[in-house]
Amino acid sequence: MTIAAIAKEIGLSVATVSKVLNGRPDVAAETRSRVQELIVRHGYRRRSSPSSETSTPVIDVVFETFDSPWAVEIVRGAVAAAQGEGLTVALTSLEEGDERRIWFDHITSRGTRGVILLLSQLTETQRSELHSRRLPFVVIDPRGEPGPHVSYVGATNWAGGLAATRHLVDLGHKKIAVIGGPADLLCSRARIDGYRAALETAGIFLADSLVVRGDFTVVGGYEGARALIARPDRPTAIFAGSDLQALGVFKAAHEAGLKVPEDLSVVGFDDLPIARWSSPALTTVRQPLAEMAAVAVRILLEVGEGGDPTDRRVELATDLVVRESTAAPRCRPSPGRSATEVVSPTRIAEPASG
Amino acid sequence: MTIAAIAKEIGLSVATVSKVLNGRPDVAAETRSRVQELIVRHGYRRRSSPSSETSTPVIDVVFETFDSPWAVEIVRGAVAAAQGEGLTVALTSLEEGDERRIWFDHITSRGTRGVILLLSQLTETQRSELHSRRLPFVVIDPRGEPGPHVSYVGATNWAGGLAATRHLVDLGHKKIAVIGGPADLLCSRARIDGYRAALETAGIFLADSLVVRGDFTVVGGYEGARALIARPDRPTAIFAGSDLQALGVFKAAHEAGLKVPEDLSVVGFDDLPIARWSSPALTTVRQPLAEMAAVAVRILLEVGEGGDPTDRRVELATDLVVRESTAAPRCRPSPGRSATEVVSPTRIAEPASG
DNA sequence: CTGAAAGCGCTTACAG
DNA sequence: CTGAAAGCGCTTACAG
Repeated sequence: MTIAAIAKEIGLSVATVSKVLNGRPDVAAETRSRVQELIVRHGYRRRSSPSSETSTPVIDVVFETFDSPWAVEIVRGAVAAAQGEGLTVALTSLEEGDERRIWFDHITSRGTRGVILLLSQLTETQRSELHSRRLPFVVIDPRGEPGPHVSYVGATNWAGGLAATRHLVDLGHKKIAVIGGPADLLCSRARIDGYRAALETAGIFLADSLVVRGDFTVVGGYEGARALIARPDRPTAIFAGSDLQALGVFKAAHEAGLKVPEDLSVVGFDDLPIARWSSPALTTVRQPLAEMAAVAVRILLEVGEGGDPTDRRVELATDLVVRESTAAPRCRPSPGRSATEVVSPTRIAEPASG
Repeated sequence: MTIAAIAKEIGLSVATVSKVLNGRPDVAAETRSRVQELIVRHGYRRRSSPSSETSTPVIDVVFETFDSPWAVEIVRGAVAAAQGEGLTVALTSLEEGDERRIWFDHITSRGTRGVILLLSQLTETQRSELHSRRLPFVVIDPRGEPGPHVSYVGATNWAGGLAATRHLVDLGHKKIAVIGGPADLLCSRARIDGYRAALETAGIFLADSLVVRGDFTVVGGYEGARALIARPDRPTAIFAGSDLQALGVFKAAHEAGLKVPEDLSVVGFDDLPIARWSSPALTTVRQPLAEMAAVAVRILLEVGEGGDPTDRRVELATDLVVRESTAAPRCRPSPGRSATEVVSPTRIAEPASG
């Protein structure tokens, strides 16, 4: 696609098309939009020279916030995977107010090879623009139900929630609470459903009041736990929904004078680096964040080389990692089990350093 | 700088220079090297079109490892600052084995506006190449003594080490240990020197055996603390050198059955997000990592616009943030002080969320 | 191994 | 508001 080809197709001069591309004001509004439409449809990109790109190719990672170690782990994985393929990772944060409209132009102007979106909810327009420009993109942990033609990468959140809760059930807990994440997050809902399924399977009554809503941050976990701990029939175990929320639960327990795991068992979700180093070390569900990013990079490359851009959906397996934050409830002893033993579904080897 | 200008200066045709740039084989070795020399000296970059770059400009952040939240905070700050200026941040990790030689070519080929190096130690060659290509660069927390013409951004590490240690002295501690970082890190050495200065000022004997070497990771802090705790005359307070090392100290204390701060006071350095959320919350020295990154971005832009590229050296102020991990030693009570009060040098307001 | 010439993709001052 | 024409920075097939 060259400017000349577009000009010919639309019956205009090369000069006029060039003006539209460069945002000059002296073009009739109608002409401009007709040209723009063609540009988008053909996925036109400025050819800096006859030969194909000499510069290092770039893929973009677009995230809403860098606050959480969750995003950090994904970015780290993406950098590692991309670098292995000779690609550079460019970062775009949606935190800054009005960037929501701008990132798209920036990315497309840079001649990106593909876009990885974290937790994002694409508008219909953005989706079709990405498609029409032939720009490969993948969503990691989509915010809402992804459209039918959107590739995404996630983890087995439901199975993870199930494993976490079953672990608590197996230890003998009956009053097990959960602190969920944002309601619109697919992965958050799946974890809670896993929790529900585990309780139902165990024949434990599912009290709605034991399901608390958080936001996946430490503060969210802290506040959720405070509410739960204040209840007269306070739970003996909390599935915290995320590692950050688990840290908040630790904090609330600490303040209330409750010892973990003696007075309160806590399970996280993610297995961030902190999980191993909190005191006590956190029992959690490991999500292979770096691998998820690597898979996303691979999808981008495959699609870039002509693979089918639609319907690539991957969920990577989660594993329960048992550390020190879970134990049998105090009043009802259950068969002893070493606190650092790794149980189902998978046995995880824990390297000493991190 | 255009191909034509170079050709004229060296007395060759435009075609020949073009061939060198594109790595064609049909050029005499001597001709090639003469041209290459000029290219480097003039910092030639392919102009993709008559008008200056239409695509979103990029700055590069090059780091050794993304493991530590320290690097993450800097990257986050750089993304925020860069985006405010309409720039995109590209990430290059030096973790991957042989990338050390490659990153340089990648970066320069991409037409970067500037490079931010974290903790890096540039070789003399790299330094002069960056200079000769007119590529602005800044080092954040340089590994060794930076050369005389290298811009860098850091924090007042010495003052921070001093404030941390004086805080412990003020609480009544006499046996204060320190866990340092890697010996070749300027910032690490400055922190330990600040510690020494505080003890000397207080007239406390400086036992060399209380100075332990770490590596700024959780494991380093854990091992250092284990060694210190095992001593017959174990210290009543540890200045952990970094927040991550402080978490390791917490862990070691927890395992040894020591309570923080009752049995052992701990001070960190960095004020990473975890510091507020550990149990107990960590007293630490705040380093303004995001601002450091913002300053680095600003330097890059100023130099890019013709500012003097040399001798820009900035050290931003650190602040002691007192939380719950420090208290007077058990045996020797000292004047009471609220554990969450913020003391010298600066009073810090602590927002509730994070 | 070198370079004159043709050509490509693009932009812009300017005439209409 | 449009486009013919000049021009820019670059590459490449080809003659020497």
